[in-house]
Amino acid sequence: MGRRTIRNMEEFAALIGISRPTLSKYFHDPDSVRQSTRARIESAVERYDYRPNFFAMNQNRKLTKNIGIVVPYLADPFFAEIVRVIERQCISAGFSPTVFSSHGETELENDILDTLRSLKLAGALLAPLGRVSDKSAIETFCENVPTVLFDSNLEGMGEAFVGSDNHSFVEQTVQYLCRTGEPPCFYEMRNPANPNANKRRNAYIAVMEEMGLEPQFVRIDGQGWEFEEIGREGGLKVLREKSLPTNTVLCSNDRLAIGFLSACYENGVSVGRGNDCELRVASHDDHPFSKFTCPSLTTAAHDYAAVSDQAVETLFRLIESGGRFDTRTETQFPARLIMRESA
Amino acid sequence: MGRRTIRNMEEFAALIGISRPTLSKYFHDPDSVRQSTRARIESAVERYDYRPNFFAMNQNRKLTKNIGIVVPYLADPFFAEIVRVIERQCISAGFSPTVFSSHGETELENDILDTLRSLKLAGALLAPLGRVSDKSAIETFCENVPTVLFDSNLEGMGEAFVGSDNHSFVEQTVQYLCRTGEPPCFYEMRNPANPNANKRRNAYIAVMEEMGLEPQFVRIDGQGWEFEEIGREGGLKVLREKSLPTNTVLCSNDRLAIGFLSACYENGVSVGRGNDCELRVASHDDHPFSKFTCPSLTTAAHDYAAVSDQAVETLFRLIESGGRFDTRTETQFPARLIMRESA
DNA sequence: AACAAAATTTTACGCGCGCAAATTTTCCAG
DNA sequence: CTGGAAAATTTGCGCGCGTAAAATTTTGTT
Repeated sequence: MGRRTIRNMEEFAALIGISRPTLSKYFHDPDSVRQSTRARIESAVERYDYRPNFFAMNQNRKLTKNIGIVVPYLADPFFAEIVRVIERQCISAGFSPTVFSSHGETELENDILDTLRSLKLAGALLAPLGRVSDKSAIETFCENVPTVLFDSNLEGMGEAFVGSDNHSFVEQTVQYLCRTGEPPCFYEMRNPANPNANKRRNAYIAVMEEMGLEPQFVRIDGQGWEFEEIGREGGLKVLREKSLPTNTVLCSNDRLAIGFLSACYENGVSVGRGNDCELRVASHDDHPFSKFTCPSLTTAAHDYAAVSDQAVETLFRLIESGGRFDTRTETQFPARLIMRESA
Repeated sequence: MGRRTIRNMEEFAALIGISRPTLSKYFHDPDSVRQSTRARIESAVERYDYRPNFFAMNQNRKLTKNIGIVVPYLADPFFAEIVRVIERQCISAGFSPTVFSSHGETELENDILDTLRSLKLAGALLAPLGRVSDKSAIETFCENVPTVLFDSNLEGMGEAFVGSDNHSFVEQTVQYLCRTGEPPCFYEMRNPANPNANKRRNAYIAVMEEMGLEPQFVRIDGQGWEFEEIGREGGLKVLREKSLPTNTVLCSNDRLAIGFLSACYENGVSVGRGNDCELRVASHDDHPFSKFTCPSLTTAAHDYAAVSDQAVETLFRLIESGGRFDTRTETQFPARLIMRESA
């Protein structure tokens, strides 16, 4: 609707009949100007469709309202879902989140961190790749940008860590499975990239030994992030070779379990907790699709809401504290057992 | 490892012993400076870990190398997957892609477009919300930013459209199902947000009538983007009421089908193409998880590679053409039938 | 060794806005 | 009506880099 296009804030201010610094102040915080002035500005913004230049705006600002969100693999529904929630919370709080995915690659993660560093972020929420992360690159990043780690913890990096308590996941599933049937073997990738996988393995060993039982592993081959396919191939193999040591399988994560269940179905192996079933399968994560597997998957759920709330809230506190905490805190939320049909 | 931190390009240039404009030229295109100069610069970049200020860089540039990617719902694995591929291609071509998700909300889509407009994008790849998109907002955006639409077509908007041919999807599934058994009914949401859903419905009607068959619909209620849950609830309802008009169900998309299959499993309804099965189920999209459903899902697949390749390639051509095409082109790739176990 | 072409340097200006200090105007209560 | 605080304005500088034109150096060729 604007008669002509506005070049800059100077012109726009003149058009409204106020000074540029006042306008600048308005864009920085609409409540910092008088109500009548604000109304005039806002009606003019409507009419002329003016927006301040993003780059000029951020160039001289001490601190921007930009937040960087980095996850290892955005095509994983688990991360997609948690990012979805976190993004919304940042927007609600008046920040501008930007999402990046490392696509499972160390080099890309480093590139993203480099890009982010030049963005004068107010803060960053970083879920690192884990084992394949370039530790020194992440350390350098955290020194330059107020960062809260989530999902995967890297010893001492960032101002805080928020995630789930892997021990709690495994403890609940193992105890439940032992209480209701044969003790489970642990189905996992031989070389998992994610540090959470190692923690789950260790938790499994600890819980089993505590109960006086011997840990048993089914380790499958595979690289990359296509966990369903890896879980399926591994499942087809162990079913063909009949090498499962027990009738109860505890998968390290839901994506592996989804693949494993598909292998069971294909081989006509009945899964469930009924007496007529050959196998019980449980897992961890409460993946968005675990409700729709056949049978539906018994799993230990992340407290998605608590993790994302806490991560975001911690970051906001960090930003308000000027980017540094006195002591690094680690928050880990316990899991919640979701009993469905598979075990 | 730098002794001190470099403030700006001036300082950095002095440190290397070259002029600032040469350095600027290098960052714009490393091949535009002499080989020996380039080597000196690059070794210094390593040593001092200097990066030009992102905001100052983009402020006066005529054209940036930034590309905006917008999808309606990033937590949908279909979009997550296609974004993953597109993002990589942009990076390989030397661009800086930034991904945004509209989270299924009109208002958020508009906000994103506003943000993007102030980013001086070289170009944008936009998959609009569809029915709930603010058409005028999208039109304004496309007038200001070189845009290629993908996935959902909006009449006349953007410089080009790249997507899949919905008619081809439905034609192949319907013909296959009719050839091998009872004609399918069409299982869909009553009020789908995505325009592709309407096109699939119309294609179903057309193909059925062409074969002299009467189209039959199963329309289920539900709002939002949780298609699996909607498909499941709808499935439980029709199975309870025994209101399926045929023994063959063609779902509008895979996510509905995933929910429907889960409802079938729960009700003990056997799905598959065997003689002992009660129901056949097929669908469209070749969702990343459709291979792992039980039974695995027979579906019409997007040519993911072709769509993303073509979308990206079209955008690059558009950018090189200065942001405008003489005529708006629409490219639609045919589907490929993937026969699995469900039908 | 001379010379044209390519690369680099010098010089100079501008982008659009942040920000700070001092001044003026506006507002509300007494 | 008046005083004082809050809000708005004026003034002016600076950010870090893009970019253009002209002058200079380097490079490769005959």
